Amino acid sequence: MTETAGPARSARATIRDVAREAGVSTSTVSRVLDERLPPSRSETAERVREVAARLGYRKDSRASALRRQQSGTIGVLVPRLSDTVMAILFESIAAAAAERQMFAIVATTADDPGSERSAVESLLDQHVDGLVLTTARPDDVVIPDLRERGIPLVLALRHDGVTSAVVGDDELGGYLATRHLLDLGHREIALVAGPPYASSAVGRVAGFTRAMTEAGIDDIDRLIHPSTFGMESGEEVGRHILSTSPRPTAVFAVNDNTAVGVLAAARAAGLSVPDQLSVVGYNDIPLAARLPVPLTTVHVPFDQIAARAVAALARLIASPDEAPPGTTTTLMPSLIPRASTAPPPGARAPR
Amino acid sequence: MTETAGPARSARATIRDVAREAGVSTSTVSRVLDERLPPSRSETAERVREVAARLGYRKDSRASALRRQQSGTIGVLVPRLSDTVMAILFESIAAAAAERQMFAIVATTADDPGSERSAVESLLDQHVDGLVLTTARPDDVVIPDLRERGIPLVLALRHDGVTSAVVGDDELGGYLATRHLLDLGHREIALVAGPPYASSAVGRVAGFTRAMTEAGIDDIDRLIHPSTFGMESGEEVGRHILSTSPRPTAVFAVNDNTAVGVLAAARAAGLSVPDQLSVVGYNDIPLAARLPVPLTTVHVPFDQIAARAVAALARLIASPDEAPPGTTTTLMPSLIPRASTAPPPGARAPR
DNA sequence: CTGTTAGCGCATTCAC
DNA sequence: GTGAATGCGCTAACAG
Repeated sequence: MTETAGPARSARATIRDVAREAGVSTSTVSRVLDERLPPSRSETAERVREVAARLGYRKDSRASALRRQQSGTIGVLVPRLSDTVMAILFESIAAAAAERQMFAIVATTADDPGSERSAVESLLDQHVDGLVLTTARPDDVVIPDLRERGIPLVLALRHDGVTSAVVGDDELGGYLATRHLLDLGHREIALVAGPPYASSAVGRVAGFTRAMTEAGIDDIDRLIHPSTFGMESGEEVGRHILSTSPRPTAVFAVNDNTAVGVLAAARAAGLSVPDQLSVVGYNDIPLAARLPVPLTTVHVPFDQIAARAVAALARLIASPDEAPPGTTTTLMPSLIPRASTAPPPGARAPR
Repeated sequence: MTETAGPARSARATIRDVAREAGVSTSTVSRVLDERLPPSRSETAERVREVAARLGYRKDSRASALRRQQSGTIGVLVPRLSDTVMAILFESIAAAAAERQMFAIVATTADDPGSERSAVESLLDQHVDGLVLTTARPDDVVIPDLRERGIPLVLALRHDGVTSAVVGDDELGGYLATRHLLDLGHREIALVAGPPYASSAVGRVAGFTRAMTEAGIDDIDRLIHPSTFGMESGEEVGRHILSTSPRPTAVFAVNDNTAVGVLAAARAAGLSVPDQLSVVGYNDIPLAARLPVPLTTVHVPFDQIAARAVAALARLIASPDEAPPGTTTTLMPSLIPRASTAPPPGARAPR
C-alpha cells in the first residue's frame, strides 16, 4: 500500500497534487500552466511542467471556466447535420477551433425559426464564449437579442446584412454556373432557386439573373422556381419544371441536394443527362463527383470559410468592446465542370 | 438609473440574485430548482420558481457540474460527420440526450486509431459523464483504458464483443440483402465487404456468406472484396469487380456510400442498372431513395439505436458500480426494395 | 422544510 | 518571481 487510501478508481490529478509534488504553491502551478502567459524558462517552471506531465495533470476546464469566465468553447448553430454541407462546415469549424485550443459544440434548428431560440439557449447553457450561426434570416429575431446581450457572434454561409459574416460569393457562383450553361449554348435555363430567407440562395438567384440579363434573355422571372434546400424539394420542383413548355434544356439548382432531386425527376421523365438536359449544382459535396453522372457544380471553400469565421469569432471574444463594424468576408467559389452539362440537344458543340 | 451600477452588458442572474429577491437562502433556491428532487408544492417553492422565471435565471452548468461532479454532458465519438450515417446517428443521440436534459458533444477520429485517443481526451476534457463510441475495433486499446478509469461507456453501431453495445443486426441485414438478390434469380453476386476492423461490416459479410451457402453457391470467398466505407473505395472496388470474369450480375455493397461508388463504376463500364447489374446498399440514407435509380437498401433504425444507447449510458452514469454485464442490444433492420434490383439479364421474372 | 457552513478546482488579487 | 487569501456559482452535509 503506497500513499493514503484513495478512491478506487484513479481520480484525476488536481492542481494541488501538482503543487505538492513540485514543492510549490497552487498559484505558481496555475501561472506556469497558464497558456495565455509567455512561458517562463525558470527552473521552477520547468519542474512544475515536468511534474504535471508525470502526473498526467489536465486542468479542470469547468473550474477554470468558472473562474476565468471563459470556457474555451464555441457554439455552432446549423439547420441540420444530415445535410453534408453543414456537417462538413462544422467539422471544419471544429478543426479550426482545435487549432486555437478551443472546442466546438453544435446544435440544430431544422431551419425552423421557432426552435432557433431554444437551440441557442442550449448552446449558451453550455457557456460558450461565442457563436457561429449558419441560420441567419433577414428578419431573424434571435440575433438582435444576442447582440444586446453582448454575446460574440459571427455568421457563416448566410448573412443578415448587419452582423459580421463569412460567406461564399453566392452572386458570383450563381453567375458562373449560369454563364457555363449559356456558353454551352443553352438559352432556356430553369433555376431551382432555394428559399427566400437564405441569403445564399438569394445571392445565387441574383447571379443567375445577371448572367441571363447579360445574355439578353427575356422574362427571366418565369424561369425561377422557389424551393427548399432538400432533395425532395428538388425532385418536386424538377418534376414541375420539366413539365413546363417550352421545356428547359438546362437546370441550375441552388445546391447539390436539389440537383440530385432534379436528376431523379429527369430520369423519371425519361430524359437523359446531359444529352437531353444539363444540370448544375452548388457546393461540390463529395457525392457530386461520384454520382452515376458526375455533377457539374460550384465549389465552395468551406474550410476557408470555417477558418475565417473562427478567427473572427476569436477576435471578438478576445476584445468584446472594440465595436465590431459588422464586416462581411466573401470567399471565392469556382465552377467545376463535370459530366452533367453539355450543349443543348441539336446544337453543334461550341468553339 | 435603476438598481446599482452593474456591468454594462446584462449579466446573468445568479442563484444569489434569486435568493435575495425571493427572501430565502441560496440553498433553498438550489433545492427548489434541483431537477432530480421531487418538485415541492410549498408556497416558498412556488415563489422561488416565480422569481427565477422573472429574472430569467439559468443555473450555471459549470459551477453545478463542478460541485456535483456531473456535467449532464455526454460525449459521442464518430469517424466523421461528413458520413451521413454518422451525422444522423449523432443527431438522434443529441435528441435522445436532450429528452433527458443532457447535452451531447461530438468528436471525430477519421477512423484512425491514432487519433482516437486524442479525440477521446478532448471529450473527457469537457468533462462528459460518459461516452458513446461508434469507432470500436476488436483490438481497440482506448476502450480497455476507459474501462479501467471507470468511465461509463456504450458502443453503438459497432461492437467489440466485450463492452455494452447497441447495434443493428448486421448479420440479418446482410442475409436479407443477399436473399433478395438470390430470390430474384442472381447467382453470381459480388460483395463489397467493407473493412475487417468494423464489426458491422463483418456481420454483413457473415449474413452474405450464410445466404450464399444456403443457396449452394461454391467458393464464396472469391466473391468477397474488401473496401473501406467511402464512395471512392466503392467505385474502385466496383471497377475491379466488373472486370472480373464471369462478371457478376449483382453487387451487394456494405453501405450506401460504396453502393453509390459501384453505381458510378457501372455507368463508367456502360452497364445499365438494374437491367444489366443489380445493386443493393445498406443503411437507407436519405439519398438512397432519391438517386436517379432509387437504391434498394437495408433500413437501419438509427433513432432507436441512438435512444437505446443513450438510455443504457444514462443507466451506467446513474449507477456506475452495478457491474455492467456488457450486454449487446441488437435491433432489426429491414430490406427496402427499390429500382436498383431486378432479375438478372436473360432471366424470366420470378413467379 | 429551511439556513449555515464548507468546499468543488482553479485564477486572481495583493503582499512580499 | 512567489505564496496566502479570496471567491467564481453552485450543492452537500449538517443542524435546527
